[in-house]
Amino acid sequence: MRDLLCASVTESELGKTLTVCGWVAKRREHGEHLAFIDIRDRSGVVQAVVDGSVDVRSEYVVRVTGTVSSRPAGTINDKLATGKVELTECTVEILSAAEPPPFQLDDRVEIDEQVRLRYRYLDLRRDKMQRNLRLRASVNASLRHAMDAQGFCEVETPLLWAPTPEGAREFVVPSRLHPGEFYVLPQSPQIAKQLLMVGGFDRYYQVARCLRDEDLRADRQFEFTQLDIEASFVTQEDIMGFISSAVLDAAEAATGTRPKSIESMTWAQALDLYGTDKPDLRFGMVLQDLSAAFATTEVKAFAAPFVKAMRVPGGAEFSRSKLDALTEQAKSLGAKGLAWFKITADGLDSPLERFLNDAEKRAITQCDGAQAGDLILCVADEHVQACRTLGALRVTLGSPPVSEGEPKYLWVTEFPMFEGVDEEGNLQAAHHPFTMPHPDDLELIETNPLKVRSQAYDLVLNGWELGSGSVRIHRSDIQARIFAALGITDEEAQSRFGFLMGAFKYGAPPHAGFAFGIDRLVAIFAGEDNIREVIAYPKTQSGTDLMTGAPKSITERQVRDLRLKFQPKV
RNA sequence: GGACCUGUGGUGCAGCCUGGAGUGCACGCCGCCCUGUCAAGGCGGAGGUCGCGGGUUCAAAUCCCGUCAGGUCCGCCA
Repeated sequence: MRDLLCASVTESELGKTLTVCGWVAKRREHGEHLAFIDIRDRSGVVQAVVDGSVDVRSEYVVRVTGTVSSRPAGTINDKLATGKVELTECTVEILSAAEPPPFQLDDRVEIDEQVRLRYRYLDLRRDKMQRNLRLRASVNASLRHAMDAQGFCEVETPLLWAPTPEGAREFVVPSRLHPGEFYVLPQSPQIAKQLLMVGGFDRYYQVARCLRDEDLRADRQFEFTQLDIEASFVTQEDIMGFISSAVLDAAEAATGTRPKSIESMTWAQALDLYGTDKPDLRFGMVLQDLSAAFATTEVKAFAAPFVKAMRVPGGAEFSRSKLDALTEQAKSLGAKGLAWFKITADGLDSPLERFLNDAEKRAITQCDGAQAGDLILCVADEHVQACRTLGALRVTLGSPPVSEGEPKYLWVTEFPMFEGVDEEGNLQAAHHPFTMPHPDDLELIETNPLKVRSQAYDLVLNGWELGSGSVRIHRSDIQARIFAALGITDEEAQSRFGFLMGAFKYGAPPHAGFAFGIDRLVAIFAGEDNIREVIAYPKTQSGTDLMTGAPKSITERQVRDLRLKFQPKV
């Protein structure tokens, strides 16, 4: 139907009579005897010259045959890849007429996302969406290639799976053949891939769709895609190596440059220095520890086990209302308050200044090499609370757009095994209950569980958590101790994970794995701070699809077949 | 469950604070003119439930309350 893509109509084709197909991007008529039509396809735009008028409008689908000719002197368009040539003596066949689109497909104005999502099929015609989705395809291809090259076998796992209530809320699918019983859509193929290890597929991977019925965010959709891997007879370092290789390959394919390295730090270091388990290393504002200087303080606001501080360069200019807003944010994060000190040429400017002794003033003034014009923020509290509060303020005050600057990849290792307790007073697994504790901390499981480190690790890019993984427990004695620590009884473990526990009786190899979000990775490569920009048909924040209208009610017949009954809305 | 921001011809905005006739800008659309444009140009024109409902007022796009939709965030996301 066509000879080549629009963008391929270049000087190398001069003199040939060729056919292109595409959409009318723009029409410029000069009376009865001359008209220019820009034809657009996925590759770009080429100009067709028509002698005489032609009845095409924007977004008509046309098939144009013409002779590739040099443009006359003075009419070359440097802004166009095909700007030195044009198609002349054209015949234009209208393949499909089109109504004027509800919004312009050029990028002259930013279109409200609500409108874009309603007419996503038109939005996808835009150059940016074409680039983003093609970028995503090339990232997928290079990830698959990297895993294949490392000896991994791609295996598909079921979307209809058994409920294993734990962690994220699951999407539920009613069974027609077994009324009253349900499948769930997998939050991840976690158990399926561990069973593949028992099954002898010692290096598995999958570009896996995962589904979680949790509230949406800029970096979270109901359904998202992970590169999911699992391998047997490997260490944590092996897994990190496999993933690093795949991610760096993808980065090179996507951006043209291979990142030099992936840094690494422990979870404890990340918390202490950045106040988060997903630090953005593209900027400083590293947290300082002033606990020693305030150990014997008489100032009530600083009477706490830890005093953490952060220097905000140039922050002395902040208005009182901005400082009040930061204080509000700190309180909403659970801190008792926020102390601020403006560093001026004359000393400290702060409501607390007159309560501090000289040593304390010195500690503030010299904090992180402070200079006149800077602001020092302090939070005094328990260690985790103080760090997390300042870490959040650090992001608020310092973080650049997610794709700006040189990307900073980071491995965060040695996550704690447990974090906090649930309503019933049981410990909560920080990663999941199959995570292997750090070998040095096994004795602490029963005595001091919150101090137990795990062999779990996260990959972070520019302050976004890309993914996480762990070495799994393959020994039933250790698994039993972890279930006990989590308050999971034998019966519960049996009913929830019985098939996994059963499988492990028949020779489970030591294994470990990882999974990371491809949507997030591609978004950062694409320079987008929202993953919806790299997903063809995303949902809104309230989980609706503005194009299809989903979710919608189903027919009476379907309700009957499934034998469903609805509770009235309260 | 909660906080904040947004909603005005097809699209993007201004108008709202400080109430006074649907007022304005840009793009698009329709018609006419135009033989080298490419953000084409010139002339003319059509197009509005100011998201929706209620309240205050002589008078509401504007102030107040509620509600719906979209967004950002907190909670949530083993």
